[in-house]
Amino acid sequence: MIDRIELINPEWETLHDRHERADAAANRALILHTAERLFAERGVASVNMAEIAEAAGVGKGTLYRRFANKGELCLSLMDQQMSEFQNAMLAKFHEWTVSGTPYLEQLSRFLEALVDFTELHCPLLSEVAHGELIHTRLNLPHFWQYMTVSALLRSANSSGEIIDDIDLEFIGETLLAHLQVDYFLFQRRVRQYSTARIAAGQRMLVQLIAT
Amino acid sequence: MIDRIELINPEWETLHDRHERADAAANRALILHTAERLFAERGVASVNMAEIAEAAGVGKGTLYRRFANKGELCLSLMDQQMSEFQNAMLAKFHEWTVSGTPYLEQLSRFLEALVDFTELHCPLLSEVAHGELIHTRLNLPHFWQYMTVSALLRSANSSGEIIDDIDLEFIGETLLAHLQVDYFLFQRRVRQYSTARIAAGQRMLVQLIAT
DNA sequence: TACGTTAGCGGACTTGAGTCCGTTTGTCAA
DNA sequence: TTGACAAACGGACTCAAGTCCGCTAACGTA
Repeated sequence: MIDRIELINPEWETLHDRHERADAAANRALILHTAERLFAERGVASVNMAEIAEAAGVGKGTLYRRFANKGELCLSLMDQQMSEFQNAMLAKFHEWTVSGTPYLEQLSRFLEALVDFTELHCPLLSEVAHGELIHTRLNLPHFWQYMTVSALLRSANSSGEIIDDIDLEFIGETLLAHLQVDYFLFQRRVRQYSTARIAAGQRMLVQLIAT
Repeated sequence: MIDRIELINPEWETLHDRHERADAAANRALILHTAERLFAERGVASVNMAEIAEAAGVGKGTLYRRFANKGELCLSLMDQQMSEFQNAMLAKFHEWTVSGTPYLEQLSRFLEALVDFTELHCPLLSEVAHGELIHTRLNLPHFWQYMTVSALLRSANSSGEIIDDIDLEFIGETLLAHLQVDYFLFQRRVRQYSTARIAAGQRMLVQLIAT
């Protein structure tokens, strides 16, 4: 069930890449490298689209043809690391399932890894979230996170690990709510929660629905 | 304990109002009424600050002197209704406590009311959230919501209504996470949850920590 | 009532996002 | 190889947010 998640990213990828002209592909790579460099030098937030275009030596129109907004650009920059994370998690799920680790425990570990992932990619994720306008179209990072959480919850439920009368979908959203970048940053910066505390909180929530 | 929440708003209010010149006060009222009318006519999102200034017959500088951004203006527009809501809830808390309603039950009811409040004021709350940049400075609506939830949780805990080893602060944030406008809109519009389902979900979460 | 102080006023200006459209160029078929 | 045409390019342009600063007028004091 969980192995199907792997398909999500590639499908989305080909949607954009089908039949891209050579110069276009070259520009895409050029823009990505340039953006990565500028972001590393001066931080994601303080680099604007015009600068990226100029530094890459392309027009703004070209930049926007490749990436509809800064969020999409940032998403592309995270793409590889996101795939690696996904694959690493899938491998672990397999391993854990084989060794009989309960699904809820797998869920807790997944969420723990996700907290670190979110912490690491905060600036990029923030741009993604603001660019995609979360409630307008669906947000890719959140989508695969939800698919995973949802699958684990359903597996756990089928295995009798979860108490009765639980709205699993709602609980899935609850668990991920803490990882929405803006809310995550609020917890980290304003509330001053450590990542460990957030991860522990998630684990506590998961324990609450365990039989 | 809970009755102190009432103080939050007035304090914040006087911070701005101390010694406001008569023409300034008149402009403030004029701007608020104009904005309210334009918002009602064409929706909050599609009215911009320049239009509000023009319609009110004041310069942009004046508008921005009164309200640092659209969010602050929207917050002012909600101010009265927010106070009324707060006062109504405080009255109910008193009544419920007198009649022996458990604090956790009060919490569930509060959250249920909050779901409706959020639904009703979505457009304004959305502007407030985007204007205040949630993780930069603290967000007023969220602040008093958290104070209330937090107070109820602590009261419930003191009364032995809550199981041991719970991170109450974290749970408080969890409960409110679903009410962050952007996430709320995501649940409503993308996930298509009804307000009833969200309220039921909150109630379920609260039940999970009950003894 | 006259005056000086200082908050308030207004609109031109800056900044950044994102669009438009005339020009250029890669690609594929003949 | 050539040529037509769709795709890609680039930068000027639009639109909205938010700032700046010289001018105006309210208010408190004498």
